[in-house]
Amino acid sequence: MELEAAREKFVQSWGSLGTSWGINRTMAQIHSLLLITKKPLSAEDIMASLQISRGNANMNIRALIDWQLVRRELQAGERKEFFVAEKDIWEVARRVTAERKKRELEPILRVLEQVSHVKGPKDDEEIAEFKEMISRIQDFVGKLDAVTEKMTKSDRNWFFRTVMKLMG
Amino acid sequence: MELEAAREKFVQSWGSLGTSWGINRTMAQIHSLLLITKKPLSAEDIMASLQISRGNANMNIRALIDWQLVRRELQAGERKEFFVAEKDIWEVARRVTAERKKRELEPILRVLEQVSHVKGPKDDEEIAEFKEMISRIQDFVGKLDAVTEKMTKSDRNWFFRTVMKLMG
DNA sequence: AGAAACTTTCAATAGTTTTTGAAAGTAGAA
DNA sequence: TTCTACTTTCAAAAACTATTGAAAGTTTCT
Repeated sequence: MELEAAREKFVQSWGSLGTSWGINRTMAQIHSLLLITKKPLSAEDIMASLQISRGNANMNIRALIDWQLVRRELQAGERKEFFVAEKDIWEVARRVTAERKKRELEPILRVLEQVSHVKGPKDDEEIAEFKEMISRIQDFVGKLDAVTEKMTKSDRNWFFRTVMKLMG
Repeated sequence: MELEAAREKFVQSWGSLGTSWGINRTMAQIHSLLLITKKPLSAEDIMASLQISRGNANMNIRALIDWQLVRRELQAGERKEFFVAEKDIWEVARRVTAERKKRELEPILRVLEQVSHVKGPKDDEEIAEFKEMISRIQDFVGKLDAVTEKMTKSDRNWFFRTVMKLMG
């Protein structure tokens, strides 16, 4: 495979992977384009390379900056902004995890906490069963939340050591 | 909060959480309804409870069966089918992980493998950089894949011991 | 201040995914 | 075999999400 074809293929595939990760297609494509491009790209470069509109490019670049997966970089003597991706894949994973923890785990934990306080007669079978189920889910999601919290606070060595232990 | 309100709230929230997990809203709602309902429910029961059409119910119940999160259960003397959810939340996590590994990690690994064989002059800087990046991503996704593989093959004790170690 | 070089916004449009419900299919009972 | 009680399918509609591009906004330079 030629370099251009390989880049194209990677960008497209990373784009569809993103879709399953709460990251939209364009956002993931911009990210992957920046991942495999050493030098900073301008909005124009990205628009041309991915054949997307200015508005779309702008919106998704900002989303990537929001997720801390991309940062602005100014070039001496240039007025426009350039963008570079976080290249350390462990950092990328960490930031995606942090963002998803905030957007998904934390809200569901709040709901679980609320519904666990369901009121009613003490001897009601149904209430007891409901509480039991909610409490098991709370326990599980809570553990997941604690692990992701730990991960977002640790360095890459912790991660690799951990993975090695798990696989061993 | 009253039991009915709590159930409703849980079903709605689990529904929106599902959306971020490759599970559509209705599918996640049916799953959560079955999770908090001890007795098997028929398609009619599910339709009435979630106010959805027959087609929608049928389609998503089948998807849940496909993911092995729900199973059919026949009731003596009844001609229609009833459904119950897998109630062990660790099993649920394991099955969702197995399904996502298959749908997301495996395809991207295949693409990474392909694009890593990019051809061109040995001393081309760009090719070397591209290969380096792809290889780092391959390494990372490969580790993730190995961990999820291990998880889907292990029992719940492995999981809880592991989580405890990670959090400790 | 005014012009040029950019970036951001947003209403309209396009594209995708989900949902509906009526019709077709299937299987048990009589 | 025919009736009946169900399940499945699928084309059309609705709902949702992403994209465009022109206009408005901002910043920098002279």
